Amino acid sequence: MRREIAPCCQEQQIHPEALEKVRSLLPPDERLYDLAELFKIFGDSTRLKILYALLEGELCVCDLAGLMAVTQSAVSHQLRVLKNSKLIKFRREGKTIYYSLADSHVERILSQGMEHIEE
Amino acid sequence: MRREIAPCCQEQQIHPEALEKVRSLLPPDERLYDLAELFKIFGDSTRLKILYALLEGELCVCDLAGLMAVTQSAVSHQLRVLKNSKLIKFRREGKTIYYSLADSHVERILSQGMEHIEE
DNA sequence: TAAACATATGAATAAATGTTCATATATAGA
DNA sequence: TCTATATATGAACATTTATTCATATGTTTA
Repeated sequence: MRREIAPCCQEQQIHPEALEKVRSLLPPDERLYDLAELFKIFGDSTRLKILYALLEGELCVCDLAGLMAVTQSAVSHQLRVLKNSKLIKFRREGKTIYYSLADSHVERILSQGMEHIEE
Repeated sequence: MRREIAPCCQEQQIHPEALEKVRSLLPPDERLYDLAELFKIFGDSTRLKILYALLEGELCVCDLAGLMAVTQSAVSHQLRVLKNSKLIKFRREGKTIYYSLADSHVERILSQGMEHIEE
């Protein structure tokens, strides 16, 4: 039989005092958005593989393409994403372009993630 | 004018020795996939906001819905995602369900990400 | 300058994902 | 048992996103 449908949380907020405190400590929306954008970058196994590969040192696009099961084009597209987020940098040497990690944050973020998984 | 198109990396791999080393140190594909899944969770500002809110302590679904600009349904869906990834846990108290962070990894992953953004 | 190679990029496509709406389920109280 | 409230869930939809294909750009060497 049908039952009445109620909108949620009619009694105002259930814990207004907790909510007030949380609200005041929360990072601004814009910052949360940027942070989400950053983690989104790490949320793809192709990009993760590239980052892990670069932990050992610089590699060129062909090396990376040879390492992964995707086309050179796909690698190149993903390198651009990583470059735009300042997670990797590059240098040119003739026809070849060498990519490497931008800083040590990448390694630390990867490790924290791995730790969580490995339990 | 048209120029000939060449497939990439014809000369075998450019740096075979580097590639060999990288290949041997790379985490297995399955693990990279799992790690990507984890970071994917952090790659959404709604979920990030929930996680940051829970840093201060437990909150019920209505509290969280009140905090965000989305429906109770959306919050509930996201809570399930977070629950499935073992990032949050919950306890029931009558009609109300209180959610809280599962462990301290969440906080550390968030901090590492923030550090990168804040430069 | 023409050919060859390394890398980048635009368009198209398929798959994944977040939100809402409608409604189901669980619990408490009358 | 009936009603009200808190939370969960399935379906539909719109948006994002990763990949491939075709081709463009940049660099070296003949």
